This record gives sequence, C-alpha cells and structure tokens, in this order.
Amino acid sequence: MPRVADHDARHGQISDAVQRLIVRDGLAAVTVARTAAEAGMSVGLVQHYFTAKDEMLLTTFTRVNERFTARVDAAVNRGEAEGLTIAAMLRQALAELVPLGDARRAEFLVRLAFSGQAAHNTRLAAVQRETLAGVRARVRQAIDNGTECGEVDKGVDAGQQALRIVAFTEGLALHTHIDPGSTPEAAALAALDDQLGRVFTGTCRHHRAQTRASR
Amino acid sequence: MPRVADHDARHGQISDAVQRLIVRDGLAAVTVARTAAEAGMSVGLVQHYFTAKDEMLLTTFTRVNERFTARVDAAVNRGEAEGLTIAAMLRQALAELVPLGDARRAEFLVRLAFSGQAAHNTRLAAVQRETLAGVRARVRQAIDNGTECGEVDKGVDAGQQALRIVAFTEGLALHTHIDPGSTPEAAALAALDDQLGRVFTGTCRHHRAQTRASR
DNA sequence: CCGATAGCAATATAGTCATACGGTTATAGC
DNA sequence: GCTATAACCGTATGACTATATTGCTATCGG
Repeated sequence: MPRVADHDARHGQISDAVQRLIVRDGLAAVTVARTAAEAGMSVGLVQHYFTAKDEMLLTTFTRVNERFTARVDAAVNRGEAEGLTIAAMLRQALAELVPLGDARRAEFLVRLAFSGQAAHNTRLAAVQRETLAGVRARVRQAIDNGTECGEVDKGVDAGQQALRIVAFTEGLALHTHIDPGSTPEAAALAALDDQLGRVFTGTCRHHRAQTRASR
Repeated sequence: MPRVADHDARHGQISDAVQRLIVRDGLAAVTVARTAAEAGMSVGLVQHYFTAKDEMLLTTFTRVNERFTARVDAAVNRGEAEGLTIAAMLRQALAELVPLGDARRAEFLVRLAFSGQAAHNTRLAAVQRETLAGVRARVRQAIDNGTECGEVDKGVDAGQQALRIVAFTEGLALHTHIDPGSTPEAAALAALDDQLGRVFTGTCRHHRAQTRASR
C-alpha cells in the first residue's frame, strides 16, 4: 500500500497548534488556515486529517481534557508514591486546576475558551461533563479512602463533599485568572487547604495511605 | 435641531438583542446583521448607535454586569427590608449567581460567553474584574456587619472569607450549568448554605440587623 | 415654514472564512 | 519495476462578515 503517516502524531501536531492559537489569540482567532501555518503544514493536510473544523476543535478539546485528567491522576500517583496523606495528595491534584504557572495557565485558557462554546455544542458539552465527572469521581474516591483510613470522619457524604470541593477549586481557578491581583498564589492554595481541612479532619491509622482509585 | 431619539433605549434594544442571540446560539453567532434583525431594525441603524461591533459587545457586557450587580444589590436590600439575618440575606444575593431559572440562566450564559473573550480583550477583562470586585466588596461588607453584629466570630478575615465564598458560589454556578443532573437546585443551595454557615456561626445581638453597605 | 441635522435604510466594498477540488509525490505490496 | 493509493500541496469558490457610503426622511429651532 502507499506511504503511511503517524495519524495520531499528526492529530497531536494540529491540536497543539490549535491550543497555542487559543492561548495566544483566543478561540475566535482559530481558523484552519492559521492552524495550518502554526502547525507548519498546508491547509490541505489539515483537511486530510480533519474532515471539518468542528472535528478539529472537538478533538483538540478532547485531547486537552485527557491530558488534564492525566495530570490529576499523575498528581495522585505521585502523592501516593511519596506516601503523603490523602489530604496532601488531593491538594496537589486539585492545584492542577488552578492557572498557576505557564502550563496550567495555558490549559486553563483553553478549557475556558471551550466553556462558552460547549453551551451550544452537544459534543463539546459531553466531553466537558465527562471530564468534570471524572475529577469528581477521583476526589470522591479519595474521600472514601480517607474515611476508611481515618482522615475523614465517618458520616460525611463523600459525593456531596467531592462536588463542593471541586466546585470551590474551579471557582478559585476562575478568580485567580480574572483577578490575579487579589488572588495571589499563596491565597489560592491556602484557601484550597482550608477547604480540604474541613473534610480531612483526622489522621490516618495505617502507616501507608491506601488511595488507589478503582478506575 | 433634527428629530431626537432615546439613545439609551436604542442601546438597550440592541444589547437585549445581542443577549438573546448569545443565549440562543452563542457569542460566535452574533453578527451585526443578525443583531439588527433580532432587534427589528436595519444594519445601518445599529451602526449609527455603535461605531464598531466591539463597542456593541462591550456595551452589552457592561450592561449585563450592571444588571447583574443590581440584582445582587436588590437581593441585599430585599433581605434587609424583610429583617432577615445577614446570612440569609447573603444567601439570597449569592443565589443570583447560580443559573437557576430562565432569567439567571440567560444571564449566566452571557457572562460565560464573555469570559472566554475577556482573556484576550483588555476592556472586557476590566469590566469583568470590576464586577467581581463589586460582588466581593458587598460580601465583605456583609461579613464585616456580621462581625459587628455577632453573627460572625471576631477574628475572621472578612476579605479572605468573601473571596472564598464568592469563588465557591461561582464554581457552584459553573457546575450547575455543566452538569445540572448531579447538581440539582436543592444540592446547590444546600452547599451554599453550608459554606455560609461556616462563617456565620453566631446570632445577631441587635433585634434588627444592620447591613447597610457603604456604597 | 424652512433648512440644518439626526435618524434611519439600502447597498456597495473589501476581506476572510471553511471547504472543495485537481494535481503531485512517495511508497508498500506485488 | 510497476501500480494503486495514501500523503500532501496550492488554489479556486462561494458564503459571510464588518464596515463604508450614499441618500432619503422627519422634525426641531428659528
């Protein structure tokens, strides 16, 4: 058969170009011509890999969310490996949502840009909803583990608290972005700690935290 | 002089049309031609009142934010008139941020749509930042009043808590929008109550709450 | 009552956009 | 080495877009 190309790599190149454009100039500035230029390829090639612009954006959003979820997972695994308390581990994981530093800031801008579109695009909305559900599920699992372990009081509703913790974190992230002046890094993280401290009130009985999520 | 028109009324008609378009089809679907049609006037007339599309959008965003802030104030005044506790009054005011019901949902969608744009438009960002600052200031004032009155413990940092409460509320609003299934109205309001309950722990000493903001 | 001017409309213009399409090149299998 | 076919490019096309422009109309001040 004819010559072969690494489709996944190409999709990645294009998605990365889209993300760079969004971060630099906003979602409205993303055109397929500009994306092609940014990715260093021709318009025709972008078309070859994405039948329509919609597909390109959906794929980009999906990939961003996957990477985002992977970062949260990585933070969880790292915390676990380092033998941190569940609360400390959650803190690291949730800090991934807040736009501190270039990487997180870029990711946040992309997710924010798509938030507006998702309201009128079923497929984008689904991706967004599932990502949110995933983060909530992980936090919920951590709280459950905390309950079993002793860091969390029995009787707290894990699902309810997970919802509140994630909501708080996202609001904090948004405000950090809108007005970094009155929400400096230290204040944001302190707020996060405080919120977590209201749920994680105890100390783990085991000497090693068991935080493996079902996944 | 020639015939006169009510400029403010025209601006209002056009802004309202823009808002309806955003709610129905998203910010990307807003064109001056469609706006004119939605407002029931000619393209030329829209141009007569707004020198550029940017101006039109900025004015729309400004008006939405003013209305939004006014609603928060109205809720405060209403609570005050009804002799509610400061906590109850704040609850009503903050509930205005959450997209429950058509009016609040529409307003939320418009604010969300502009959030993405504000990241790359200084003037939109300024409006957004000032609106946020206004809401925070009102919450802060309420907490200060609560401290004086006895509903809030002395020693709580009003600014810090106001920041956290507003952030939490906005996160809750966002999640209510993204996934109303797992964030039903009752759950959102309960979460809000819980968050407020962590700051407003006491009871007012005076028989009438003093909640007048400086403004 | 009249003319200057704001209000208002219709059309022209220049540009951008997503997408279609025709063509070239390289290579995997035979 | 031939050939089918994926990879890839450049440009054409037609739909929109924001905005400029031109001109008509109604009415306020004198």
